[in-house]
Amino acid sequence: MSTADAIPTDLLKRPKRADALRNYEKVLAAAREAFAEGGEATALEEIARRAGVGIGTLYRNFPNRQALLEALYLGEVEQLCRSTEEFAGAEPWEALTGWIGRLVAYIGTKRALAAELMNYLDTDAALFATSRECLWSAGEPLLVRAQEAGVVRRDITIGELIQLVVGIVKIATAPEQVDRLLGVALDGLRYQG
Amino acid sequence: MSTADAIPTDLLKRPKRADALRNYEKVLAAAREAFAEGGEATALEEIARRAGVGIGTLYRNFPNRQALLEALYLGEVEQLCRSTEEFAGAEPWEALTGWIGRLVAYIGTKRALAAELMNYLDTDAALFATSRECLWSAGEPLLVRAQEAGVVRRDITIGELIQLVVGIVKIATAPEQVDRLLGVALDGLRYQG
DNA sequence: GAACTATACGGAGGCGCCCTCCGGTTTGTC
DNA sequence: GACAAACCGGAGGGCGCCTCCGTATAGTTC
Repeated sequence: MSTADAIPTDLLKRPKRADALRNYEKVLAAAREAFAEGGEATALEEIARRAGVGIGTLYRNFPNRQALLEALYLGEVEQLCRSTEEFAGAEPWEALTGWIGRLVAYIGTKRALAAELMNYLDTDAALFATSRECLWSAGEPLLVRAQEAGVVRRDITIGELIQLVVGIVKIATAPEQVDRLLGVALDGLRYQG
Repeated sequence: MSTADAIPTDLLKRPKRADALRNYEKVLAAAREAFAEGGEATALEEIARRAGVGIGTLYRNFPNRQALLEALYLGEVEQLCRSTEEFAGAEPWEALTGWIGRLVAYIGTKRALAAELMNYLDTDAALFATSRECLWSAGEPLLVRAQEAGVVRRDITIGELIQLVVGIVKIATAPEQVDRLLGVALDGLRYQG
């Protein structure tokens, strides 16, 4: 607080100790693994055990269950955002739908994690705001390009589009359903001049 | 099991005692109220307290947290299904979208409850199967009528349509967004011959 | 490399919630 | 009114979340 905000962070807090950083990574890896295997209800003490650290160490890095889930979630969202670069060379429609495909795949694998996080939706606006902004600014150029090329209706925003996709994927129970529902929704997306 | 299935249930198990039934209703009402107010993480002991019964009574009626959530959920889904009758007289497209409007409203109020139940999705196929079937058989006539009237594309099933709607509503953060996203999706739904 | 300090470690333990169990109470029946 | 079946309430065991603090280690300085 106060004046601290103006000081460059690398002068403010010196880097973490080497062992601390190692443990941080170990916990994150163990959590990713454990949540994938045993569902997101896995006890944090189990995760600490897997990571080979004490429960105290886990809590020092992630002050509560939610913080741990957030760290996993946000890390993977950022990776997804960076993937737009891969579609820079494609046609506007293919670039947009290609990236949406990535989004779909990501959500599919993280359905459990995301469901758990939804429980915190109200108390955790910051995380969702961050990841939303990350996704929006990543996806917007793709959408705008498709709209300027005249292949996508202009009265939809990237935010709405992403929510549409997320909603469809999250609720579907089978992969084929995702494809079909998405097909319907994307038909509605096409430019209808 | 065995031969019991063939015997009318009212001969099989005599009705609950009057006090037991009263308590059942009291718990259900208290749960509905408590979940609406304090989120679905409310302690079951708090609900028992609100209902004015012992925790043991709560657990006799609902062997675990999930069962209580299910009872709430299923009861309201059934009510939603019965509401199709109201649209019997409307035009095919209006009847379909009108009922979808009901569905939207229902999901909106129950978002927290549904999110909690999603956590049990894998272990609780039966409930979802039941409520899905209930919704499907309620909504299908509306969809078929619209399709036969030529106003809705024929390559979509009621199950897909409902999942589309549920997905959109569950993920949206503001009521206006629901309307817009739903508008896009319903455009994709219209007959495009 | 020894001494020193900030930083980090681990796990015992407090707390609250989930659920079970059973002695006591109430309801419905004869 | 008496009896059995059904039901009640809440004490208590178990477990997971999180805190706290005595101990250990990394990094620094000489």
